[in-house]
Amino acid sequence: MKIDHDSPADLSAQIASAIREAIIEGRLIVDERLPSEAELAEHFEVSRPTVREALKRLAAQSLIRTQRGATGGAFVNRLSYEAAQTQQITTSTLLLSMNAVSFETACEARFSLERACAPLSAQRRTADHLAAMRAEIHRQGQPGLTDEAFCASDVTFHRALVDGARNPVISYQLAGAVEAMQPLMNMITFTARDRARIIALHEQIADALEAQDAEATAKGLSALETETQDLARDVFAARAVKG
Amino acid sequence: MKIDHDSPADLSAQIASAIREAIIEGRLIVDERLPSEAELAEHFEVSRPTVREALKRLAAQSLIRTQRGATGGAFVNRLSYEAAQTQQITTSTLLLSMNAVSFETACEARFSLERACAPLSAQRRTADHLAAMRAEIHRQGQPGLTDEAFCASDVTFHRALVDGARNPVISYQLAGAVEAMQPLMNMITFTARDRARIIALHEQIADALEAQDAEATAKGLSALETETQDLARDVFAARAVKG
DNA sequence: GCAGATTTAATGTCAGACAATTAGATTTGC
DNA sequence: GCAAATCTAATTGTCTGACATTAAATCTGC
Repeated sequence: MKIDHDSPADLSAQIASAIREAIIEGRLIVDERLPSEAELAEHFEVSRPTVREALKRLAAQSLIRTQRGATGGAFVNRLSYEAAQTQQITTSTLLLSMNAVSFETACEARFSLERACAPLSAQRRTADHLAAMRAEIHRQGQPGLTDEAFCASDVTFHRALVDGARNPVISYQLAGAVEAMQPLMNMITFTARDRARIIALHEQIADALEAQDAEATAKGLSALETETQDLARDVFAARAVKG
Repeated sequence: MKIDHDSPADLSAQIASAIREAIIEGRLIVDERLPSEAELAEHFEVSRPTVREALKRLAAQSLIRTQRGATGGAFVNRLSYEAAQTQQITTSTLLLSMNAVSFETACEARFSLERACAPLSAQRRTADHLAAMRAEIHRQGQPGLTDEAFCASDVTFHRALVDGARNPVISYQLAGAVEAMQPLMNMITFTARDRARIIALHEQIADALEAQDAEATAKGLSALETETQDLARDVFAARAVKG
């Protein structure tokens, strides 16, 4: 593992890449302890602060964790589904907001991918998943619920649907698609009538899952997509008129 | 934007979080220049190395970039689809390898999500997407192709299929699911007969897309999933017997 | 033996310095 | 006057050396 001191690239970036490669290729395994900062500094022939910057880069990606104390040091992290999801949600959210992705495009992506879960979720969902969905439907019907809370409940409902597929890889991949929509949804004001229509479709979807009817689930999701797209179109059109 | 000097958490982690929040909430916008390291150090009442560690954390997530020189500094990055995809592929790959995700689970996730693209891709794919897929099919038929190259070509084929949906959000979300399978596929040895069957299914899928037949595309993908799962089962069973 | 004090090895933080880079201002040559 | 060369200032990149903090291991007294 060597770096190029004459390269124009930052030494800390090079060191981070070298260690990252070692982790990805399995030369460093989970829970293995890296050499101490002083030893790494000596190995790469750089100062300790430079090594530290490299380690912080890796820590930001959850590739390593550090512990202080006598037996401390930097250890290769087991990348958990939870940590990966958190990162993915942050990245997806930023990607959508910074690239001015249209509501239409994001919505299409989200519902397309969610429909992919319908067959699995209809087959495998547990009573717990159904109960979680019913609970969110109930919450969504509460009067006085803010638009933001309504959207948050919507996200929870859909994540329960996705988790119903009981495939952690799918749950991970879809976390970004579902959660990143929330800021976009938050731009919409929901009238009581809008909410009623959405809740009715949520009920339809929950019923279909309870009956383990994959086709009806997919249909419900498609209807919800159409409803959401129409709603957004109206809201944005009204806003454009107002100025 | 303040931090807690008495918190047990690293100061550099706190500073990174504070700036990250500011970016996510839009208080710092794309291409905006952050204060210089010296100014940040003064503001947060920490030393420059500590600020630098925080900035390197953000740089590792592609949230900022730094420039040297008179008008240099740290700038908020526009998170590009490309950078986001690269990160997602790294994370997905590590997630699968470190958590010993079964071939079955990963394969199910990948094909479920890919089937979600079938309707859109059948409708919108361009001649370019078809050409890319045909080219990969041709490559896959070449004698003397290593297993690794065969798998890489497989990934390219499927990414062309996904890109055919012409929805960048979908392409981004699925990049991880498709690419992260490659290391798992690389564990399989493909006989000539295996390859022939896979190529035939690829042709079937390409034909369906050319005919803009969504249902046939989905069917082709399902058949390919079954084929892949069977193949993997055989390989792993044979390996288990051998020891 | 065991509780508490001590040692030790590691990360976390700091201060100050110098090197390298780059844009812009200034000077110089004609 | 204008273009090229030079200087200047601002900023990041890196280094050195030190001290603070943490936590496990070891020693000590009883």
